[in-house]
Amino acid sequence: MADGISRSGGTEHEVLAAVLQVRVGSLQVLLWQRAREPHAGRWALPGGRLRPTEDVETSIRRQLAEKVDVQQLAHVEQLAVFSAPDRVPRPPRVVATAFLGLVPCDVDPAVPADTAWHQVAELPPTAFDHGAIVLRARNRLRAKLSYTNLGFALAPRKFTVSALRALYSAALGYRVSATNLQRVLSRRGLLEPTGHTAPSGPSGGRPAALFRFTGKGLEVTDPFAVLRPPRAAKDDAGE
Amino acid sequence: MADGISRSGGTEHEVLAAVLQVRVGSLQVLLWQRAREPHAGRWALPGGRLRPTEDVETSIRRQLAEKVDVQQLAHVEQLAVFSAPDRVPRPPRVVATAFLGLVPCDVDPAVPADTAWHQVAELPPTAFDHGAIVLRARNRLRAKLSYTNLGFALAPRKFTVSALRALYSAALGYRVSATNLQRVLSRRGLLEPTGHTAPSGPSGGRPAALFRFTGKGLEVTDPFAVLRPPRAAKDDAGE
DNA sequence: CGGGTTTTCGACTTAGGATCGAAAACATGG
DNA sequence: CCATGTTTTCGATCCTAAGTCGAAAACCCG
Repeated sequence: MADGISRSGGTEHEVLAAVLQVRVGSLQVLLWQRAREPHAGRWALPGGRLRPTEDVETSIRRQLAEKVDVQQLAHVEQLAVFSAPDRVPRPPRVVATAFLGLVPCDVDPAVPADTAWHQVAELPPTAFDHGAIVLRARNRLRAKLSYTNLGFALAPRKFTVSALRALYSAALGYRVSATNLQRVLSRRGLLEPTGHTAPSGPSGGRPAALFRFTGKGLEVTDPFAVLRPPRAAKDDAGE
Repeated sequence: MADGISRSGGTEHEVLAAVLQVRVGSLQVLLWQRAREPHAGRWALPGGRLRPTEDVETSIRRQLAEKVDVQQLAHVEQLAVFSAPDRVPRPPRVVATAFLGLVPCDVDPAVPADTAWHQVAELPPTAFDHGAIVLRARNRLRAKLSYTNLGFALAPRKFTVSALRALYSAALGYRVSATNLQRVLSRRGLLEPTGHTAPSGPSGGRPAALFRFTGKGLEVTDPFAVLRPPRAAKDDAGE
């Protein structure tokens, strides 16, 4: 049976990350343009091969911090394994562990010359199966925005409700009501007023109050009822 | 940068599955007892090494169908990658893609002599990191029972509401109300009466109506509101 | 046919999301 | 300095859906 201890070889393992950020009102992903074959000229996700002494989480963080200057990732989580035998054209066969990474919208990390942000809704030609990975990342983000407080990873430390509304709208792809957003997040105990206000815009208007997310880690905000243990129990739930 | 095309070697890839089933009122997992070192005598998850021509989904299905007789899996999904460098004691290093498998409670697949079901709540000594994988699988199941119709994978094709209640209770680990369960699932359009009734038990009582799950695939049943696109949009959402 | 048992269904309560509109707070121009 | 326009904020209301309870229905048995 499964022994987990023997030799076959021929299978490489790489880690990839779809790093998402809301920029100028749209959800974008960090891609770099391949110079060499295969798929020269196409756009690929940052990442690289797994080293013998690191686990996949450590590896993707190293690759992102090292090759692309992205220290300020607010969140990183496993997405899925992509393992179609022909996902890279030539041998050796490469299995990829894909990650979702999120960057707050108030930073603009320096990136190498071959690297750029692209709208998720309008991807350039992508290398290998990276296009599919980006879509999976977007879907995961959208789902989790609804039932977790993952939004904190897209927002600056302090923000106005309307700025947050713009973030959610961009990530989700449809309009959201600022009123409702604030009330929902507040009642879940995720939103907290800082007491300060932002300067009002060039066309006047009431100055907006600044909020921050409360440090609640990454909790599932009450998935459903069906049967709720009176008021307790909440393991990782995770992905 | 990440090329995904070059050689390093030394990293194996295996697939593992935590196959869960509700048996005699408790959530159990399929394990086999290792005969050889390392970890001889401890209990391990079914699985094995990834072959060069198959993806991980294909591989885990093959291994389960081949080595342990489990054709009737109602559901299989990726769980996570486990990649701690020392997760298996001796080199070569082995990265594992773990799966969650679900078996309806009305079947009792034949298993080899070294294989048995164990209560998830009371695991025997497990090999490698397999204990942690089982817990992750249980948590994933619990979370998804709330906001998807994953319950269908634990239930027989036809069932009574009280049987379904027992299933949910066992899987979730706390009592659930039959009344509410039926109403919630019905309103979500997941439950459908067959028109038939089950024979009443030995102590009498009103005969229970038989239900079945409607074939709605594996949908996320309205995660949250925050902002709902009027009534549409629902990609994979996935994990 | 009455007592015990289990299921089923309706009614009510409670919680939380969706919507709307008025009031508050600021800037600008006359 | 006031009227106007703009943006945010907050309360009030509506509505959907989950949580709870209890009575009625449907069966068995003696």
